[in-house]
Amino acid sequence: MSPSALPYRPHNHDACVAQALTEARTICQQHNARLTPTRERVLELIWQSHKPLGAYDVLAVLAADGHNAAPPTVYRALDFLQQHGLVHRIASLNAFVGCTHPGKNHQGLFLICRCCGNVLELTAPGVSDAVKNAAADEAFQPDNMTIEVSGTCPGCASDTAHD
Amino acid sequence: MSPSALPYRPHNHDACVAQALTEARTICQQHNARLTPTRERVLELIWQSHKPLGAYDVLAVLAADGHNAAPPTVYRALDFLQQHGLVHRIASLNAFVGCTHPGKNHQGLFLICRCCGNVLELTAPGVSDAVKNAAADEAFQPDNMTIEVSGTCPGCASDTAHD
DNA sequence: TTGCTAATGTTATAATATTGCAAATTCCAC
DNA sequence: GTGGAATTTGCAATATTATAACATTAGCAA
Repeated sequence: MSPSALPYRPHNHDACVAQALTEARTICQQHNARLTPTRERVLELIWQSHKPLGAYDVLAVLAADGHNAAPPTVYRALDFLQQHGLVHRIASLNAFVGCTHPGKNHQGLFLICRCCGNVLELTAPGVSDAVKNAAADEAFQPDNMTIEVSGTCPGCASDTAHD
Repeated sequence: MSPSALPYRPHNHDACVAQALTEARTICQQHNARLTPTRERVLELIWQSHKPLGAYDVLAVLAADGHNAAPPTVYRALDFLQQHGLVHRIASLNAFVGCTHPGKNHQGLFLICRCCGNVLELTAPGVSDAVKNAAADEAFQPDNMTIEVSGTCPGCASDTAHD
């Protein structure tokens, strides 16, 4: 079997976060958008792991930071980050993950592990094309697609196999 | 262009509802499950149109019926109906639609019109296969997939074209 | 400075969903 | 039909997720 994809594999996660922040700065500059301290902090928190984080989890950390934030603060930051393609909302979990392909124009497909909670974002052209075809068959003009698959990741599958 | 799919086309919707209820009774019998009056009424309400209905919308109608229901009543009925494949939850809308292919084992794809709100459920083998392949490439074992496409349905597209 | 726009703070509340326990109903073996 | 188990429902409280509305502040250009 090929090596597991990033979230399922031990890795220096600080590097993930650092890279995400660097890319975010670049992208915001290109978009003439302001990556303010709050927005940057929220992005950093979302990137704490490859598990989706709820808006109220973010809020709790901000509170622990000493930042006296209310829900709109978090939702606004998340909206901003989504608009610039830096985070994705996982509709089936009401939670947010860092985008692993920021910048590229894409409609992601998310593989969500029921067991460990990690999410792997894929760019799956075959899937988007199949969806576009299905929509076209119905003369439907797609403009946004939510594709979320829950199941068991390779790591968790091999763990339970040992039991 | 081929005739529009059901939700987008004028039709005798009472027949949709009646058929859905009949099929539901059959399926519940086969499953040895009890389609109680509340459950049946909720299913009927969900089928009032091809637009997804929120749990609290259902609740409001039950209240208007004189049924003194609380949220758990509705959520329990909806859970039951989902378990038996009679309704689907649309994650991106937090709402529910009647299943148009009950009985068949399927993972639907939903085309959600932003304009009229109607939802068309498709069984798109090409899409599920593409998703399965993408998952398999990552050694991920899918067990449930959420595929929701929002956009413009043929009816709404031709309406706005006339403006 | 002044004035404009974008961003944030603040309070309140809306919308969606679940928990836990008690009461009633239904099913089924006897 | 009767008793007991299992399922379903009623009900109160509360948890979780998200937005509205309006005041304030920060950034920046003329």
